[in-house]
Amino acid sequence: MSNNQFRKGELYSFITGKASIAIARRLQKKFNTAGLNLTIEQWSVLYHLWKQDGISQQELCNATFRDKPSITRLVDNLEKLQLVKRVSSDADRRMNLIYLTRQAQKLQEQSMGIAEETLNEALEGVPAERIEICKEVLQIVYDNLK
Amino acid sequence: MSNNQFRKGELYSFITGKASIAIARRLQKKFNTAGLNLTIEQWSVLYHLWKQDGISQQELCNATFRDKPSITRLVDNLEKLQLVKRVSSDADRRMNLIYLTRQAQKLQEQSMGIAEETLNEALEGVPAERIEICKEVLQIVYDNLK
DNA sequence: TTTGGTTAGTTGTATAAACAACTATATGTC
DNA sequence: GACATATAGTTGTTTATACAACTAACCAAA
Repeated sequence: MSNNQFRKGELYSFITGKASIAIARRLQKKFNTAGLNLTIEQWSVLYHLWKQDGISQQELCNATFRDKPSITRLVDNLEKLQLVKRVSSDADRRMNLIYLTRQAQKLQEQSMGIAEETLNEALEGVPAERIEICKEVLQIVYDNLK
Repeated sequence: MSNNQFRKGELYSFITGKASIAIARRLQKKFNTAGLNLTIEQWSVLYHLWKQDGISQQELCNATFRDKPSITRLVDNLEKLQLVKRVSSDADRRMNLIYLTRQAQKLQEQSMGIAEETLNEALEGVPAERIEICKEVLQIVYDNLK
């Protein structure tokens, strides 16, 4: 069954992820305004470390859907900002375990608050059950393609 | 009304646009496999020129949600690939009008077919009315933030 | 213990995005 | 017409992504 649900302009929006780009831009602006010297991509790495500290770069790749070079460089930059530290694993010396610094721990609450605020602005006026359906559809899309 | 519809992991997916990244990657792979030497970003510019040829770089900015430097460089690269030509406007000599070459015109049918195919794969198993709701929610998100 | 394959991470290169600063042209007002 | 201001596009810089090629460490089988 081919489902040609998309008129041309809508096809374009879906492929380009217009909505998520708008969310990311708004979040970045809020970070800047708040004086958080952090890119969204860097934040997304910290996000997973706040959930579980001391995971490997490979685990960060899986969690953030990025390839290894991308994580290498994001960790490079986070290290320069003194927000994380690479510690090579005793158990497997190929692995780097990535640990948050004190400074990064302090950023969690504020930045997560800003992220929630941004999502609330994005979804203002959308009934909960429609948000739920949207989330489910996007999850299926991801599962279909992964 | 604050709508905290998001458990943490879902917040992350929404912000990062996991689904649209997956769509873009799949589309890029299909382009590569088909021997189309084209990035998704370049395709997105051609997309608007296929709808209307000879528009200005500024109009391309508005259509693609990119800033002026981004379009300058995308047009640079498309010109190197001999897919578009800059023609400075007679009416307003500040403006470049961007025209498709023969070669670019030939790419329309094939690449649009691949894009539709990709979306059909992405949305496989999702009922039409749920797709409709999802599109509407994403449009509201965009309108809320723009 | 050696060999061969796998996994973790890095480096090189090309493309792209965001922001700031810039040039050139146009336009509206006096 | 001259000046201030706005608009179209370019260039420089930093950050990020994707892919390929690479090194180092691990592991399993002979």
